[in-house]
Amino acid sequence: MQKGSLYSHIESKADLLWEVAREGAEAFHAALDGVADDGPVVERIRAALRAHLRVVAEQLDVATVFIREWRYLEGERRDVFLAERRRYEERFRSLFREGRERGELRTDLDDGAAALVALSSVNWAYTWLRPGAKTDELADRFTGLLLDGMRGYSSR
Amino acid sequence: MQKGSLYSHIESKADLLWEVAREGAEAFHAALDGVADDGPVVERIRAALRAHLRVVAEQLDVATVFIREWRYLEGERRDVFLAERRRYEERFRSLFREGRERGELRTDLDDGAAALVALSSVNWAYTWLRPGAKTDELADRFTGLLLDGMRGYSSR
DNA sequence: TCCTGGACCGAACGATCGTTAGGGTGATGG
DNA sequence: CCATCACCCTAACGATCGTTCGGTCCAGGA
Repeated sequence: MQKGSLYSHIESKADLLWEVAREGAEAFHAALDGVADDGPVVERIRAALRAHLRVVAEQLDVATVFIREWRYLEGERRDVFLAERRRYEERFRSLFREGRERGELRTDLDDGAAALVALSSVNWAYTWLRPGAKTDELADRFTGLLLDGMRGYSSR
Repeated sequence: MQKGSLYSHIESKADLLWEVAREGAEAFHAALDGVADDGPVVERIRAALRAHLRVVAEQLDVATVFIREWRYLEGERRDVFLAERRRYEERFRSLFREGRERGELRTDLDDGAAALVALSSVNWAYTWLRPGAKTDELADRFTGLLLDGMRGYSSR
């Protein structure tokens, strides 16, 4: 297809970015929806990281916009997108909060930092992940490290 | 300054990118050089994360290239840069390896994953960090979380 | 059968980008 | 006092980008 032909499908480049950004938000939220909302928090965290990395690996185009290119959205669209993005992060955070409140995670856990580090790991993975990588195993390595830490042994 | 005037200082845009990329590598390696090479590994990890985040906050331009824009380097320069970058990551990894070997960290620690998650946190921070943030405190929150994990309590 | 509408092409537009060339300024040192 | 040099400007170039427009091709419905 020639570049001009694209314009029988879209109105403008900005519109296209907006569409893909919404697709991205939808994909990541849908992936999180697939995570059970009961059962051991630890397993739900593992499932959430797996789900996120799976979207990155299987829908690289929309993931690119959701993770990086959204910054070029303008005006109200930017705000709407950012709200959707913050909601996504909040869903992760509430996972950690729930784990703390239930006593399945440390009672002094900083759930904000926890969500930040977890999402940093999977978002940064976007940077270097090669198509065809075993994302579930990678997610599990992240989960293991984040849960039990590097020092000493857990009280599991 | 007008865009044309720039060319009395540089040869080409690619040359400028290459210069800044090297400055970036130098800045991050120099920051790591400031971390003691003996003493408790835990404290050295904390210092390394602090050092990295400090470069991000105080030299945002070179950090941008070191973290993100290096991908537009071409040919041999790209290879040279990538070697320097891998060496940087390796310096982090060897910190964790040493901690494991000395028994200051878990003996079953996956030091590759540990370095990856630690660097993911600070590199992703580049994305959202606002100038004027308290980077040392942020680095310490990362350190605490990574060392002790989210589950149970450390054997500290 | 013809008509319509959608998908794509080809060519062109204005704007921006990386770069070059030529010229002007002002401080410095012989 | 003048030559030099670093530094910056203005103007223009070719290339690329986002977009428009007129036209061609083809499938489906009337």
